[in-house]
Amino acid sequence: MNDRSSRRTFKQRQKEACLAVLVEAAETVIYREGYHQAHMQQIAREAGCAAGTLYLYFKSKEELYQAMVTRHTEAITDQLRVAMATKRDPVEQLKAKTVSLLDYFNRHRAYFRVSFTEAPGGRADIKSNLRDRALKAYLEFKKHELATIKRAQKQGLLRTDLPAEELVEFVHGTTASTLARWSAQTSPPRPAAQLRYLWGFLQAGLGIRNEKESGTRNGKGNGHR
Amino acid sequence: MNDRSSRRTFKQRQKEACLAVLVEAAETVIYREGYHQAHMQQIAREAGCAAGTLYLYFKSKEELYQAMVTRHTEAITDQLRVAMATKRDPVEQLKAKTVSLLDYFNRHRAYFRVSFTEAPGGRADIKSNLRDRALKAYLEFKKHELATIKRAQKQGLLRTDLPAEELVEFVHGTTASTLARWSAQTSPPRPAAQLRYLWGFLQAGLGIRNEKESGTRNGKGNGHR
Amino acid sequence: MNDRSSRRTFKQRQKEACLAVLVEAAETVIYREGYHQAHMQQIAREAGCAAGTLYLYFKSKEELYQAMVTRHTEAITDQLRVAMATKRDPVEQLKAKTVSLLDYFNRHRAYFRVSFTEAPGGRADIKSNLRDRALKAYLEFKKHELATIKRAQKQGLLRTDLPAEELVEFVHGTTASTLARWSAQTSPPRPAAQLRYLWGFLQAGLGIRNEKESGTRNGKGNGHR
Amino acid sequence: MNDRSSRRTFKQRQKEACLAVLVEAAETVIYREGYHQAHMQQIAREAGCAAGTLYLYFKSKEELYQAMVTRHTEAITDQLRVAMATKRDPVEQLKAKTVSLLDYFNRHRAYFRVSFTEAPGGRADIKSNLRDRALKAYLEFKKHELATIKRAQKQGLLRTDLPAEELVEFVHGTTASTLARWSAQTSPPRPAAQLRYLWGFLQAGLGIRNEKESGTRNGKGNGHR
DNA sequence: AATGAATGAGAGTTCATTCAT
DNA sequence: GATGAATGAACTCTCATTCAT
Repeated sequence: MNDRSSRRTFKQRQKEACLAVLVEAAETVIYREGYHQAHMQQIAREAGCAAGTLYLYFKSKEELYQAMVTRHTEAITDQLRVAMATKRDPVEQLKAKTVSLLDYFNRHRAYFRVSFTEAPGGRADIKSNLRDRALKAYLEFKKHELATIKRAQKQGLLRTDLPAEELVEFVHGTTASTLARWSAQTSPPRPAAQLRYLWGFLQAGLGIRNEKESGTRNGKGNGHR
Repeated sequence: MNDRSSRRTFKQRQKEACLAVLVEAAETVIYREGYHQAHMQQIAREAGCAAGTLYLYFKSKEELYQAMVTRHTEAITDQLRVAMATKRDPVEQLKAKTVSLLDYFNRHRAYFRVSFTEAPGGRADIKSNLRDRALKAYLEFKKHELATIKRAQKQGLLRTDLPAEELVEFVHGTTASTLARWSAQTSPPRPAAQLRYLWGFLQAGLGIRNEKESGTRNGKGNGHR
Repeated sequence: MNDRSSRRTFKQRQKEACLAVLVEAAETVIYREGYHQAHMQQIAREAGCAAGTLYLYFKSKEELYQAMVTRHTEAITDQLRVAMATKRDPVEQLKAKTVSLLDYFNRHRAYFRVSFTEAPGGRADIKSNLRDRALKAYLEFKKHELATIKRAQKQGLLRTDLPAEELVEFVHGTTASTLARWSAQTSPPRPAAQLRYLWGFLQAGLGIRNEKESGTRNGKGNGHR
Repeated sequence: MNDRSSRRTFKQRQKEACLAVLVEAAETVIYREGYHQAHMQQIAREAGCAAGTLYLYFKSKEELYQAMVTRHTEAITDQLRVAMATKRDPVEQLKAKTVSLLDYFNRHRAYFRVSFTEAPGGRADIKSNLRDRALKAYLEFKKHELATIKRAQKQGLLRTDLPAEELVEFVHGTTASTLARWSAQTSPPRPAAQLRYLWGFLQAGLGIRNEKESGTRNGKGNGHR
């Protein structure tokens, strides 16, 4: 039994490694060509295998695309959760999340651009493009963020004239649209400017009061004058 | 001569009517199926004509799509310009523009959804999807809006810590992303809620000072606590 | 009756004029574009009428093409017959025919090129491309030429080791191939050289003896040295 | 290594066999229907494969056609060169070439008919229809033939009143036109008659002096000096 | 008679998917 | 398990022909 289970584990790992290679190849090609212009032959060539091999691991092109989305969604939510865990103050958690997301964004612009513009089904919002595990991961993270926002509202750190649910939507919508814009530009703002920009608007939209303690605040009084 | 010119006008109108019918048919089908799944045959059937007829009016599928984009872009900018002209105060102009845009949006959700997600070239931002007349109309309107924002800044009605150019980008980005989100939802907010929502965030992001009547102002004694 | 018949004659002439215009337009376009790339719309535009009008005069594109072939075939055979009638000696008749044909060729290269390379049915030899009146005109002329050759043979002016029928075929084949070649060249030989060249080979192939009497002979003794 | 190279050879051969099958199928259908009426579907059916398969081997219909032309051009020039190499006397070489060409012609009438009448580009002369390898093979062979003719002229076996270049053109033009004519006839002359006929005229045109056995000379001495 | 917008069958070509090896 | 040649349905676009005006 020990023998069997360790062998299975090895095979599992092997399979996972294969999946990762194929998904990365797909991402590379789709980033370069766009979803519809990315052909299975090209993806296979990029991955160093035959076209038929792709179908041993994925039922269809669409499923290969979903695997790519799932992989990123899980990676993102994992990373953001970790980032939020480094802070106690809910507003700082939200900011840390934003920092971390921008970090991910800058390392994976390929993905953002494609997911915002070339989704095979053709949906514009985040949620509609997610399936199964990706959707689950996304919704769980959103719940987590909602709780954080509610906590912040209770502590009087955020505007309360809108329900927390709507604020979460605002954060995601604004963030998504901003990243979509940047992902499509040939030269988006540099990371430092990105944070100032995005967090500035989130701050404003969420009605975040003066962060007296913040070291990244860019002026006394508040952001807008 | 009178005779000739009136006859030409009739023909022109007839042709324009045809174009409108075909573009509307294209919009209907593309909305239902997405750009890549919308076939010329289906569009023709929807329009009540043969597939070949489409090619009497448009050189290619892409051009048919661009005609649809141009038509809407010009209609939108015309309508927004009119709406802005009804007010004198720059902030009120911006608000009137938002109201008018939401009005257009609710009457043409098809277009927004498609243009945000299915553009044949696959670009995420507004500008990259526009060609020729559409691009010209869009840029001219943006210039107009930029002037309005600069005027508002001079009058101390908006934040001045960011250049007007960036504020315009913010307004367009936030608006686009919000509309993109709503256009993809099966049941987006009702018009009344839409305005409160979108204008609320624009107001916050632009750092608009107390409007006399506003209950959502973020200054002291303000909406969020 | 006088009244009626004169009116009919006028109408007939009108119709013939129309046919001529349309055939000429077809020739122009087909020469420029080739048969398959010449579209009925273009031909109509060239003729200054609508596409539908072509079908009032010709049942199909193929028939329009045949009309063009017929027109030229009749014009050529008429002209050649006249040219031959100016001489009494059979060899001189054959030479006069060649001169006249080259004259026609140089005034209508369009037609030769097309008829040799773009015939809709795709036949290489002269006869296969002719229908009805054109075929009749061609065969009649050939019969006339055959008689001339036979006469020349009887007078001992031509080789007699091959039957006259084969010599006619040789003359037509060599002439056709030569004109086909020249019609396809951007710069074929000048008329003077053409005659020397083509007649030179016909002379040789037909086994024409020294033309002591010929006034067009270009050297004493004979053509080749 | 032995293993590898033999396997590659096998694959190469397999591919070449496929190409040959497809080209032959194309030839069959094009011969039957003509180039423009020969559809890729029919060619595929003739070859016993799917339409898409053709595109694994040829980029387009035009390229498939060119492959057919190249294949024949190379086969012809190879065969003719071999035939010429069997003789030492230049005139006999030219005659052997003609014999060999007629042999090829009778085994591949399909090709001649099509190439003379249905070339996609629509040119009448040989050269204009050749691309790349085919053109190269043709030009090289022509150079070879030119040398042969020059040699014959030096030995006083051919007329010298025309430059060798023009004589080559005459040979090719006359041969091409003759084969074009025969290829289009339902019952062309039998091989024996073909040679007598074609060589007879070439002989005359080239001013070939009495061959000892020749019965086709038409006069004592001869026509040209 | 003349028009020319409309037709629609059918062309060449593509590419996700399959399956014999 | 891996292959990649083969598939064939489905695409966009063309153009000779028709027919209501």
